[in-house]
Amino acid sequence: MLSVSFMYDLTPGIDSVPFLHSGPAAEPTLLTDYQRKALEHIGERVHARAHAVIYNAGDHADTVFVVIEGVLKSYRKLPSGKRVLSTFLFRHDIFGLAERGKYLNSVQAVTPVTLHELPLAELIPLIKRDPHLQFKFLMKVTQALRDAQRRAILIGRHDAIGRLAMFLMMMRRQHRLTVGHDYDVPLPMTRSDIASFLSLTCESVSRATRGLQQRGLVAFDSRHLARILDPSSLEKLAAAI
Amino acid sequence: MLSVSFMYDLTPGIDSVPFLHSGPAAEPTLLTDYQRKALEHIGERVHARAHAVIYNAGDHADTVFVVIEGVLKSYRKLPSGKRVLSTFLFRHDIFGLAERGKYLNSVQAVTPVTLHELPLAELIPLIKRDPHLQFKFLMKVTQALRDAQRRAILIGRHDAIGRLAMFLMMMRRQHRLTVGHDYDVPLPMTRSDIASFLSLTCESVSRATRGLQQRGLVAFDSRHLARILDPSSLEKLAAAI
DNA sequence: CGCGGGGTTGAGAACCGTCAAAAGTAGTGG
DNA sequence: CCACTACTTTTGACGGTTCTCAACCCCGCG
Repeated sequence: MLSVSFMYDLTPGIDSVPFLHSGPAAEPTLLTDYQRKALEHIGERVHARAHAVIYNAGDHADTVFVVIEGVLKSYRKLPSGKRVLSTFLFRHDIFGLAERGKYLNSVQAVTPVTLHELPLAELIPLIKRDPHLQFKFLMKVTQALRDAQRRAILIGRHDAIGRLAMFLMMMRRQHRLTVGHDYDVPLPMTRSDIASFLSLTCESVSRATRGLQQRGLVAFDSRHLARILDPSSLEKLAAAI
Repeated sequence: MLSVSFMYDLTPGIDSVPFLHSGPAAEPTLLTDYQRKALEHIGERVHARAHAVIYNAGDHADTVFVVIEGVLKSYRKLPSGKRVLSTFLFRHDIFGLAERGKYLNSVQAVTPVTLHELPLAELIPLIKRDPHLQFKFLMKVTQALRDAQRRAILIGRHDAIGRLAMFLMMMRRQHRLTVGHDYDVPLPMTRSDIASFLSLTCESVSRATRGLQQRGLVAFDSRHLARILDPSSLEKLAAAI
C-alpha cells in the first residue's frame, strides 16, 4: 500500500529489522503534537485535482509528501510503454521514493487530494535533530516494506480471481482503518488501475469481477463501490494460494 | 534483495520518501568507525552452517541481524504449504523484519554465514540516541523498499525467460558490488530457490535456463556459476517488459 | 444529444503449470 | 577411494488460464 524512498544510496541493505517496543496490541504510533507542529512548520499544504500529476519518475526529488486527504497512485513506465502500478496511496501515507536524487515512480492523484509538502532540505536536518520523529519515519518505511512484500506475494499468484480477492481484502482493511468497518468498500481507482496493480489485463480483471459476483461473494453496486457479501469465503479465496 | 521490518505498526504509511543530500555520485553511505564500534559493542558475532535456520516466521522477534559474510534466503510459507522467497540476503544486508513482535519471514542460510546479532532491546535505545546512526538504518530500509518494488515488477512479467534474465542481471549487479565486475556470476542458491523467488516452478526455471543457453546469452558452467556471454542482449531481454 | 474513454464480452493462441519419469548431483558410509 | 542413496534437476506430453486481438457497450462530459 505504501512505498517509501530516499535519495541516499546506502550499500546493499536491510532485510527485515524488527523494532521492538510496542505492547501486544501494537497501537499505531502516531505523531505527538509536538512532532506534528514541527512538521507543519517546515511544510506547506497543497491541493490537487483528480488526475493531477504530482511528479514524474526522473524528476529532481527535493520533496516528501504526506497524504492529508484523498487517494493517489504511484506507478512506473516500463521501457515497453506498459505502466505498472506499485501502490495506491491513502491518508497518512508518505511518498516521494527516490534514488540518486530522482524520483523512482510517477505519482498521480486518483481523487482530489490534499497533501503536505516537506522539503527535504528542511526535513532531513529536522529528523537528524529529532531521533524520535525520525523513528516514526523509520516505522513508516518499514510498514511500506511489509506492504511491498505482501504485494509481491499477491502478484506471485497465478489466478486472476484470487488476486482480485486479495486486492478487495486489502482495500477493505484500508477502508476500515480510515473510516469504519462497513462491508461497502469504495474503489476510487479505475479498472485499468486495478489491473496494473495486480499485473493483469483489464479484461482479466473484468472477468474476475464477474466471477466474484456469480459466486455471490461480492456485489459491485457501481464501478467504484464493492459490497462484500461473504467476507469469510472471500477471505478463504484470498488466502488459498 | 533486502527486506526490512520493524515490530512497530505505524498507521498506514509511507510511499516513497526521497532523502536528499548525497552528491551526484551517490557514494554508498557506510558507517563511520564510531558507529561501527557502537554497533559491535551491543552486538555479537555468530556463525551458522549452510541450511541452518536463523529464525522461523512467527518466532518472537527480539534481534536484528547484519550479514557479515555469506548468503541467506528469506521466505514465507503460504497457507497452502507453498514456499515463496521474498529475498536473498548478501553481505551488509540487514534482516529481521517483524510485525507485532513476531518475525514475518523465515530466514535460512544458503551458504555458511557469519552474522552480527543486534538485540533490539539495545539497538533501539542506541539509534534513538544517535540520529545519524538511525539515518543509516533508514537508508537501508529505503533501499530494501526499492528492491522490493523492483522484485514486484519482476514478478509482474509473464514470461519465464524474461524473469530469469532480470534475475541474472540482479545477481550480476550484486556480485559486482561486493566482488568485482566479472561476467562470472555465482548462484549459490538452488534452482528451486530461484523458482520460488521468481514465482515460477522448478521446471519453468529449468526450461528458461536452457532457453538462455540456446540463444547464446548465458553459459551455465555449473549449476552454481553463470557466465554471461552477451550482456547487452541479456539486458535488452530483461528490460523488454 | 453526441462524443470519447473506460469497461465488457467473445474467440483463438501462447505460455506456464501439472504430472510423471529419467538423469544428474551431493553427501554418506563402507 | 568408491559405491550407494536420496535429493535436486531436467525433460516430455498434456491441460488450463491468461493474454491478445477485436468488437461492442456503457457511462460521464461537454
